Amino acid sequence: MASRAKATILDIAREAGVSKSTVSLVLQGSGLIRPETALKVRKAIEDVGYVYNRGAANLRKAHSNVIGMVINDLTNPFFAEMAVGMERVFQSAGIVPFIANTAESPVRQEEVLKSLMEQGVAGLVVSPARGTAPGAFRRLETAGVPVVFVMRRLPESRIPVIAPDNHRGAYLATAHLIGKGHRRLAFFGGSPDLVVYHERLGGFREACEALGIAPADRLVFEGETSRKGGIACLETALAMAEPPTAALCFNDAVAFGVLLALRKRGLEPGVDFAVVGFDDVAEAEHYMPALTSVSVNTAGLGERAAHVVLKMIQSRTTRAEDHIGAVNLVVRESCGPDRDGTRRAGMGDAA
Amino acid sequence: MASRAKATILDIAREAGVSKSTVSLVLQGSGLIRPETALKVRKAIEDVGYVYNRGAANLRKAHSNVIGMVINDLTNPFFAEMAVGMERVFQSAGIVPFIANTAESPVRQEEVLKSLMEQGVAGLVVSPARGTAPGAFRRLETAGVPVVFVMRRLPESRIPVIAPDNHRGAYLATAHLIGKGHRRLAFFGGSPDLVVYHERLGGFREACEALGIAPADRLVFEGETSRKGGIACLETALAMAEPPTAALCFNDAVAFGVLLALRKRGLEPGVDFAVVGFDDVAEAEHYMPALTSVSVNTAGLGERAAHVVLKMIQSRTTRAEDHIGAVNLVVRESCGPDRDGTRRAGMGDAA
DNA sequence: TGCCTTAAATGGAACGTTCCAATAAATCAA
DNA sequence: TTGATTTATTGGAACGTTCCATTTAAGGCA
Repeated sequence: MASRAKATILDIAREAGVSKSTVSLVLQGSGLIRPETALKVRKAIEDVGYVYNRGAANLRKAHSNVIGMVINDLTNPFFAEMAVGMERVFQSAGIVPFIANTAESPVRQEEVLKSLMEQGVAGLVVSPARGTAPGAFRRLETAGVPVVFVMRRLPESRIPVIAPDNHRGAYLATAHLIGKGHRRLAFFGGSPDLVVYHERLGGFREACEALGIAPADRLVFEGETSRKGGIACLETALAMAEPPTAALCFNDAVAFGVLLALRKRGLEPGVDFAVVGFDDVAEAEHYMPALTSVSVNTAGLGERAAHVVLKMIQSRTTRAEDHIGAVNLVVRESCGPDRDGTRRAGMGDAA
Repeated sequence: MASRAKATILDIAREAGVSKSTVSLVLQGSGLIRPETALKVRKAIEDVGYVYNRGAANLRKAHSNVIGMVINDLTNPFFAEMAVGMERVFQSAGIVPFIANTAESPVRQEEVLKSLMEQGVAGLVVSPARGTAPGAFRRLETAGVPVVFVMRRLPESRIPVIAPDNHRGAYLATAHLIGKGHRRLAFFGGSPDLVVYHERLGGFREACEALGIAPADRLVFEGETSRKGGIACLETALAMAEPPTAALCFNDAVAFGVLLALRKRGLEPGVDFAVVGFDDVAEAEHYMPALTSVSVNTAGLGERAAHVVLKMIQSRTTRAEDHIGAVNLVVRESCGPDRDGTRRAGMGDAA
């Protein structure tokens, strides 16, 4: 069905009674063509149902204008928000980025990167999968493809990074908890294979140190960075002889899990146990109770990353400066209503 | 920095002391090559850091093995889940799909489709943007590119559709509400520019009809298909002289909004007002209260769609059968605990 | 009129692959 | 040995663009 053997630039040249070069010029919007000729050509394009073959074009000009966004987990609203931020700027630059999901698998990531390279991408914004090997991006580097990391970084790598100030965010959040009168604190979720983990945990520790929390009163529970992980962390924490009374969570997903688990145990979040999240995803504001969280300006960082890669492509360099985004703590309900050392007794501890 | 002027098949042919044809054969895993030769070639590839140019290859063989997934809203966890389902099957077919987001904008969608065509996609799975014009996919059709719609359909189109049985889902949910003793029902959220809306609303109406709810007692409130939309619907519904006591929501996002708004008003979801969602996103199970919702097997439909497009590509056809997926109601807490006509009075109507 | 300049359009080579037809080498049958 | 067959390898044309160097057409000026 439909016109077989897809039309080429030559077909439309014949149709319009001009040369293929003229058609090419029109396609590129060159001003050298007489307007009426251009019109004639455009009409022919329409009539024939011609579709431009970017592969053939790239063969000649090696200037692909395809940009890839490699995301570690599209299911996670946090990364989805970030992706949308990036898209916004690519769109206004007239570029359609291709998104690929690695589902947190380094193997899958390798496939994805390979495919993207074969496609001839002009640049890449990557949020690397957990457990990415140090050399995973060497291919890209030697090929001279601009790459920027966003949100996550690799242990040792020269690739520019756009990320929030995790250390400071964790510090702020921890200080808030301590200010609320908590003296035995936990850090919930995450694991050391993520650089971000060390940064956030570092901020937590430094705040404890600075504000007089004894090392024995800083509890860290590794776990999945998901709701499930949060539930698990809370369970094991509360099973301790002397459980913590508050937790800074690795991210909001963990925090939501904690909130859930508290409810399930008949405990009142914010009253019986304070929790603060990290990332401030859209849902945090609408949760019950609304989650106190460290806002990192997710979409903004995405936009920034997109801008950086665009600039790198334009100036044909593979280097750029890191960017550490400002963070701030947005206080909602999950750490209790007031800050007067005497924590309210829950109004009945039944559900 | 690094090896300039990227290597081609010829460079590696020279390096390995064979002809370009041999290299090409190796690249394609042809069995015609002596194993030792193949090895030599592969080593050269590694040494030189060669990257395959798929564009050049497609020029000759027109067999792109690129598949696109065009999603209307990646921020929506529902569509993200679906996308992940599709990815799973593409991955196991050795294909890296490119995902593109249209952000529910027909204009953006057009750009995306154009770009994908230029890239020479072999096939497309599309969840069309709301308000897509009837002719938006003509280009693809005349080009003979296999396309399948997933979740959403266009008013009149020959493109195969993979979607849940919306009508039946809505019927089931409505019947459940009526079984719980509700006699004045609302349908919350959505708008008529979506075919899905008509299907779900149709199921709602049919159930009301069949189970003896008078037309005057069926209230429909259009609104955004988001949390915000749900909040708005509830507000205007409760402002009525004789408000409904239960609502079927267009999707889970709307339902979450309703739950939220109820809480904010000091009403107990499930007790003072029953709500059932649609789609059964992962979060429904973990919400407070857990949301009763129509499960559509999101990821499964995604997988199905992926399979269909794969088969279409393989058999070079542009037609396939529609597939209507089974649905079922999963009952949780948001419609109250028991079904004995006498609805429990809330235990105190304060929050 | 003839010459110069500018504007518009064009032919051809090149890009990196695939695939066909052809060759070369090795094996086999007689 | 010769011819046929099989196994490995190879050169060349083609794919649909871009871009450079040219050509052609149209004015402008003396």
